[in-house]
Amino acid sequence: MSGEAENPGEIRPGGRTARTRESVCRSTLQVLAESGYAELTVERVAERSGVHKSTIYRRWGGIDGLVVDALAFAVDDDWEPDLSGNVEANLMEFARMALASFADPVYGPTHTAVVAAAFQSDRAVDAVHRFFADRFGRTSTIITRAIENGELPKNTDPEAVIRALMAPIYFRLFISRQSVTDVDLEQAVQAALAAAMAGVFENQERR
Amino acid sequence: MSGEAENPGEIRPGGRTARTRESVCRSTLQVLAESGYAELTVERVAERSGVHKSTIYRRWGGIDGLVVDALAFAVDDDWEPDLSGNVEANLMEFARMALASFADPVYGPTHTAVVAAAFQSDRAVDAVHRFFADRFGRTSTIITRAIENGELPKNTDPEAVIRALMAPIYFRLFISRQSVTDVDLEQAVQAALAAAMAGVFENQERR
DNA sequence: TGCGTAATGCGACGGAGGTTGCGTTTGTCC
DNA sequence: GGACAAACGCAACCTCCGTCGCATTACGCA
Repeated sequence: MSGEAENPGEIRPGGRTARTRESVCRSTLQVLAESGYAELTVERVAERSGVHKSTIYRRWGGIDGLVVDALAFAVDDDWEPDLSGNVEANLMEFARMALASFADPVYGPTHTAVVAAAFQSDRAVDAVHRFFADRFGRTSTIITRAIENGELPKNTDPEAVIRALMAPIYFRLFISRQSVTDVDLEQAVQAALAAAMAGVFENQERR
Repeated sequence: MSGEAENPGEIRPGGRTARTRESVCRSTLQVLAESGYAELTVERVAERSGVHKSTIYRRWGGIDGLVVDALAFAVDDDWEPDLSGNVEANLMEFARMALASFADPVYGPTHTAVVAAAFQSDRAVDAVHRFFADRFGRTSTIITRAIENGELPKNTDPEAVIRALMAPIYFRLFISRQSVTDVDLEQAVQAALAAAMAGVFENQERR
């Protein structure tokens, strides 16, 4: 039940293996887009992809593995934040982008599925960790740039600001289950900036 | 599959019905405390409670119904926030209390289960709505008191402040899956207060 | 081109989840 | 206390999830 092929003597990343992975991942994304995580089942992916059920269980170990790999398959690797404005504008742009990504018919359900799967699967938790480490890493340039420009205090922890910005959005989306309006985004940006400028996120010994 | 007894002509809240509900809810809480939401299954609750499987399916409709009712069964109805200090102290006290509740061996897993169930069940979503409406309602007195004392701007939206305080905590617990330290709590309190004092949460037309 | 083996296909199986019909118990009301 | 109906117990049943052993395919390499 822990899964992921037992790292056999040899690995064959060759043609067929790559084809089945692509087919399975595409089908997973399709099912997620159409019906959501609750309806996602291995057999359904097997049917649609033309890959046999047992193959999926062997290579991916279960639904959680499918979701994790589908996210890795769908993620955009070369994304960078827009730095053309001041901090506020750049953060607002990023917040809008993040919210829009959840509305995307493919990426939205997929990201949601990973968050949901993390409640039951350690592998999904790892995937979530990697995801946010990546997100925080990329977006931190918005903050470091702002520090250079004197818009924010020196020693401001970039990750803390981004987290303060994203937390209310994720909270409404996945916890309290309220709708997220543009006003909410503005409020989140203003709140994060106000706290940052007040020095709340200055590095003391935060890791 | 939608569940909840079809509202028959008559309802009997009498002795036996109440007993079975108590037994089932207690068993649900026990299983959640011991094994968590991932291991929670109707049959296991049926075994432990001595109530038959079919009865549970009929009255509760499924696992989501069990979780929702168990939360309602376990919730402390007469809780009120501590108002003995200034805003900062009161908020910090509340934040500590909230975090501690997640560490509680019974209440923690139960609340987590409801949040998890909300990813798949509309009934769980309703329960989450009710829960936060209640939480926001009770804790808003901390903010209104602070406004009266001149610690926060007039027209500050209490719910917005509480949400700004709670969001980072929930985010770390359930989304990014990072540990929550006392330093994080302080940072959350400071950030929410800084934003509130800067007027970010002043009522314009926020519902 | 041919060999060895990883990767996949295939079907069958055990088991758990969930539903249904029917008989029995137990509130509730007269 | 007796009758009616709701709530429950019981057992059978069906579907679906996940696993396993074995046959087949097609990479990788000589």
